[in-house]
Amino acid sequence: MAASGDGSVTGGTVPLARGEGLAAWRQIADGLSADIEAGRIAAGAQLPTEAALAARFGVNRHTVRRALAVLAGRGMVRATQGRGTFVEAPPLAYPIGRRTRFSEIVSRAGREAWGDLVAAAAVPADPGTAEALGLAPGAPVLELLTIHRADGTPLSTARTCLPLPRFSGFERAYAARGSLTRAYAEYGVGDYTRLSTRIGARAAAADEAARLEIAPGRVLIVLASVNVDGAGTRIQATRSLFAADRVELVVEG
Amino acid sequence: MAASGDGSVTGGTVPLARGEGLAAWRQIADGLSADIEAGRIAAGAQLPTEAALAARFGVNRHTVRRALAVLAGRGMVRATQGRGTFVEAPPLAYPIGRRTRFSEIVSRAGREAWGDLVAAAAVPADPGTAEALGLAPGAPVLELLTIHRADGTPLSTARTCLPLPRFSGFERAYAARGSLTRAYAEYGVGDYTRLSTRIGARAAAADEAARLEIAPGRVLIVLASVNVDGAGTRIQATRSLFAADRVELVVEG
DNA sequence: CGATATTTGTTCGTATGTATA
DNA sequence: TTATACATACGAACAAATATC
Repeated sequence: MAASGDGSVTGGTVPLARGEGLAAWRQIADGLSADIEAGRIAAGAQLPTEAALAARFGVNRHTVRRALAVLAGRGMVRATQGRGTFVEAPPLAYPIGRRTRFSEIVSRAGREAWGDLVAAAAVPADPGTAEALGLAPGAPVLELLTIHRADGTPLSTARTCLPLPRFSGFERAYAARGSLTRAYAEYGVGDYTRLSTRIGARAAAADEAARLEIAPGRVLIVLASVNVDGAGTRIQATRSLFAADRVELVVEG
Repeated sequence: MAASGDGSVTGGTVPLARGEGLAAWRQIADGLSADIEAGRIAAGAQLPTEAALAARFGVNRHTVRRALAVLAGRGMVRATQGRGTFVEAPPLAYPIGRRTRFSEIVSRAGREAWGDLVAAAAVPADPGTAEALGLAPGAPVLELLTIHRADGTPLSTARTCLPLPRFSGFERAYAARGSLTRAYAEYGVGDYTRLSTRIGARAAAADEAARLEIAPGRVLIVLASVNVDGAGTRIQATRSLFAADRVELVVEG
């Protein structure tokens, strides 16, 4: 049982206008969309099941599914097989400036931050990374592949390169601490600041989408940045991919 | 079959690996992609015809088309019926900071900047705009719809709101000058700076895609900003849509 | 742990209205 | 007018993932 606990969810009241040139799926999508944006359905809440919505609106389940697909396409809801359909949180405002700290930003928003280490390897620096870090092309760097979550939901995935041998073993520190800031502390880097930031956007490839738990083809914000330590030495080149549905960047003056 | 690999365009030499789990179209796409990114095929250059590429790789033209579709999907090439397939220009680096001037940025990149006025109207401010400009909701503002081009190619389209009556008639100044900076000069605004900037990304709707001359669904960078005049008064709220294929934002420190 | 119910995902098929050639 | 294509909507069944007991 359970399900549909929030009984009247869609405002209930408004019947569908059939045969007036407005498709049923569109009316349902607009109605749910308005309910979500007005906060009548809270972020994180579960929508009634497709069957329940179909019954409520007096349409076939297909019609409801079409409406939900529209909302999912806008990133407003997320459906999981076997679980249900849930309202996504509004985009998190993510300040980018000299001192950008994922964990600080997320916890200040009242959500729990954690970074997962997906893979780590010592590799020769590709030309772009080498230039960003001021190294000779092919110099050894530690490449980390990470996923950054707020309350368990992936906000971004990043590929970070650190110069070797200075940061050898860093991946273990990161895996244990779940935060760059805390891992840096183990390496004597008490402070680090952003040197440069480039921002682009594109559609997600299959593997990227999988890491971010979004549908392939949904849009990503691509953020390439270089960080320096307190002494001004370049210590980190990162390319972060943000799920554009879940994050909004804010440029600090 | 096979023996396909003498092609010169793709760095030559590498023949297709058939039957090894890597689809032919993917190998062709990857090869062309690498050639373009490495500059072995220059921006603006015309690719060989689909038929020529098919012959070179020893595959059917359909296979080449599939590979080219991938590149077009990434915005790396643009195919025009009857003309051919051309390599797109790399994204223009667009600095965003306190003093961001479209015309300066574009002309410094050696390209000709111009802004077209699409529409203008005096309207009551919607809540978001009113808050951004520090006005009462519903206060009169001048809404401008513009398209900004570099060498004729649209880079962005913007919806700009200016408070009335201070800027009444501004649309004529803008249409004549083709630049915000120059139009402001007529209104005694010698200097203006950016107060805040928010950055998101999403897919383009049909009308937006048409204004930017891109395919619907291609990705946009959405930039919402507020500008102030020399005295610190908020004078402009703008929502710019950049074609993500053509622009890369650079955050100035 | 296994068995069962719930819920979304997928694929058939069918019928109808609407816009276009 | 007819013919065609397309979007819309409904129905039934099954598959796959998840939750619960």
